[in-house]
Amino acid sequence: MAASTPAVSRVAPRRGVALRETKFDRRLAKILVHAIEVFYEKGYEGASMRHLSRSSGMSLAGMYYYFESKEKLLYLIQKHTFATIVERLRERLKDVSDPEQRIRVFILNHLEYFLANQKAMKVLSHEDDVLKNSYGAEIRAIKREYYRICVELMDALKADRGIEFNSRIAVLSLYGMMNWIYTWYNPRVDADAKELALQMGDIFLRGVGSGRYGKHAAKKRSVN
Amino acid sequence: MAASTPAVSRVAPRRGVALRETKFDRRLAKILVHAIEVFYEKGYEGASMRHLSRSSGMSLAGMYYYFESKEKLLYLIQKHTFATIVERLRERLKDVSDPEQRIRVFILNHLEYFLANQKAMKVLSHEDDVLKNSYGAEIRAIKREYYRICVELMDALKADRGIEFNSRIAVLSLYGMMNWIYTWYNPRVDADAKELALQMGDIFLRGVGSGRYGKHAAKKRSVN
Amino acid sequence: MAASTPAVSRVAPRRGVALRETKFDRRLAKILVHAIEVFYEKGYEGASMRHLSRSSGMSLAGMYYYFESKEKLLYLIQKHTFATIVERLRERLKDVSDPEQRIRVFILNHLEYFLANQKAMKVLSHEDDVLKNSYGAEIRAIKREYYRICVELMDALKADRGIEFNSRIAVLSLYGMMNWIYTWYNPRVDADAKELALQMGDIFLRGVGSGRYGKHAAKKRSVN
Amino acid sequence: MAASTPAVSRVAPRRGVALRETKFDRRLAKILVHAIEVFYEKGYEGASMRHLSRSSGMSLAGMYYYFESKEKLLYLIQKHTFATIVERLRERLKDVSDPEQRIRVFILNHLEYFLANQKAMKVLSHEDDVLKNSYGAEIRAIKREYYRICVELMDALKADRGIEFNSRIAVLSLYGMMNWIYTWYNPRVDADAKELALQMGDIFLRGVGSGRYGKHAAKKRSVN
DNA sequence: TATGAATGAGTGTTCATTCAT
DNA sequence: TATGAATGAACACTCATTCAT
Repeated sequence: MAASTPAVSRVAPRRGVALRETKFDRRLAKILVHAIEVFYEKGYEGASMRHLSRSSGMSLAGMYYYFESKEKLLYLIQKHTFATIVERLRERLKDVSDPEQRIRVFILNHLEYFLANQKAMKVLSHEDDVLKNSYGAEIRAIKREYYRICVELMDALKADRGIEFNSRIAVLSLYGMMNWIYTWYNPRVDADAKELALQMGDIFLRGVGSGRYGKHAAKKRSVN
Repeated sequence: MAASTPAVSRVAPRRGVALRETKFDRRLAKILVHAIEVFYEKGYEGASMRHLSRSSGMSLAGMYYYFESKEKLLYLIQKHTFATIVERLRERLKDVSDPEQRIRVFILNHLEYFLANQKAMKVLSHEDDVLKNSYGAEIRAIKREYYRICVELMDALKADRGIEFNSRIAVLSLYGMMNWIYTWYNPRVDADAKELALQMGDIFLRGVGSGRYGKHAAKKRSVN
Repeated sequence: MAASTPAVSRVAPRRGVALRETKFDRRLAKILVHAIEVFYEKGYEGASMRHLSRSSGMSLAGMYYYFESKEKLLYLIQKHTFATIVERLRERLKDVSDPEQRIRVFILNHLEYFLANQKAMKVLSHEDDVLKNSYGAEIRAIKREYYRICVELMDALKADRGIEFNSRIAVLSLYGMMNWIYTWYNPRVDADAKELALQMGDIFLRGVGSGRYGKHAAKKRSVN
Repeated sequence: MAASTPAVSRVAPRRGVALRETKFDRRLAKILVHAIEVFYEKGYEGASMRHLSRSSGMSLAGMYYYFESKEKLLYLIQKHTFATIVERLRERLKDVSDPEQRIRVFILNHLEYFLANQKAMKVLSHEDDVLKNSYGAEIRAIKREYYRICVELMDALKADRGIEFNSRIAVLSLYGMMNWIYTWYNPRVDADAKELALQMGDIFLRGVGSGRYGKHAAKKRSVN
């Protein structure tokens, strides 16, 4: 899948050649793909530059021609992954106006990308807080943006249905549901992204669905 | 809180009498508390024995009198944390028979423990797959057990209500919702465990709540 | 010579035992002696911790038990060397009151120590500006102190003889004369410290010696 | 100043005509100027080819078109600097015959060049012993030559005045005085080359000036 | 019961240099 | 005439762990 091959912005100054993908870019992308694999397997801290170098078939020193540091490597992966998911979401959201459908689009987009790029997504989710300084700030900015979009989706739903719930908790719960996947998803036993999106969408949308508690409204809700 | 102080099983042969908590146990527990702090802050791979020794005030070599390895340290933390949460769940479940209430108990138990032991719970969740071999096997066994309990709770609910949904997805989604909180929970802005359990319980229970889709049943559920 | 064996203050916290020189101190001193040798031979930048470790017979990692960094190693050497030379100077100056004799004492003290500890003195002189931050500040403080002492000696001489010359240039010229010897001194062809001190003392003292230019006063001094 | 721009002998085979300064030479000279700056700032060992390339704006690989190695670069700098100072000295010495004046010319020449090319002169003085093999041998040859000239100047002075002193110590002391400048000279507080040459010339010439010890001859010279 | 002393293997990163183009 | 791409060796330093005491 093309989108999972990071077409990262160059690390070293280059003389342009605008549209054509350069050899440098291709090599860099290849390394990133291997790095995702290794980070996925061992975690960021657990993965050494030597592991990364071995896995990508490039010399240890050679890596540094493409990346100035291990941190930058993670940053590039996270940035590309996150930016892509947001970009695609925006694209898909354009065509849909119904508030509930928009949330379903959000869920489907997230899960489809997640399952198609499971490893990168684990690296994004799991190494959430390792990037510091400016790299970290940039990633956190995208994260905030993604969060904002989802909160707006929630607010629209609330307005549309005339219901009330805590958007923050709702959004964060939804994220949890979806992001946790990387800990359990097994393509041989679990449904595909579409079906999963349907099920999680049902749970979530029905869950926040109305101010009343439906037919079980009378039930005791709290546990002493 | 007593339960959050790990009364870990001994590591080295002991000459002590059975029931009395020995000095060894107390020191060991103290080290574990500090280790949780450091693992929480730096992650398992990022935390070095030197960090752990510094933080607990014990000499580097001294640590090895209490633990045979860094891995064992993580194992002890995860084992104790997980075992405690399961133990408490069983306790609480004894008094409740209504299927929905039992699930609410499950959620409350999880969240209460999670928030009261946030750091340990992050260490449990985040370092999910670092333990290999027998240590890992043991932790995975508890995990399976915890999972089984929750699946049974779901099955009981389905039987009771005469509804149908995928228990696996439901359980795992619920886990995701709950475990994800270590990435976002902020005691200054977010509600306490009880309230959170209520809200997540609502979302989840209402979400899986009925075979029908309530008043919005006619809505298009799938996204192209 | 005892004084050339650095009895450095400990690097790691120790429980005192005040007066007795500990095993730690002895090992540390031994390493310092080897380090001086290597720094002398290769320069600070050119000497690697591997060289130092090889030369002292201690494992690379072992070195870091005694010193927290290569910089600290240099600092310890420079501090001890410089502090000792100043200390000895003060001692010797106590017994002498005649201004000229005091300068001769200064020169002799410097040269004697220089030749007895030629390698350490080269490391002190040649690696003058590599230490930054607090280490460097401390060394520079001692240097300023040493300089001050010498300036005072000059001022006393001027007052005593009723002559005038630029103390700064005089002191710095004298330093140059003396410190430069590490570039050329050859014990097989050059005189010992006492004789050298006599000769340099003559050149210097006679050189600044009187306001008049002696019998050659009429000579043209400047070069177009 | 033309003379401070190293018109170095070419490194690579040239097809060019003899007398005209080629583009190659000019580029090479430009690199040398930048290299002096970097060696001055970081020292030879501390300066990397990357630093040098960055500072001169030429690609890392490009440097090797002009220089076959980092060592050669230092050699070129030292050779040119040293050769120029000797050449100029010879020039100036031609017009002067009085022994004392000749020494004053020597001092002035040295100091003027030193201060006008302070950075290059530090690189010459400070990296005195890093060049090995044939490069080093060549530099050492010039050094010996320069030393010989100065010794001859001293011998002429001794013959002229009928005095006796150790020429070796005298020359080397004079060198020390002068070369040490790079460690302390501050153009904002210190006099210019002419004045400095006067003062150092006075100290030195008066210092070696006569077999007798002038009016203080009776003074005790040695320090026990 | 605990630690000072020590280490081999590994960390991320930079080095001077090469070579095809 | 110059450089992009690449590398083996080295860099300072930290790792988890051991063992005599």
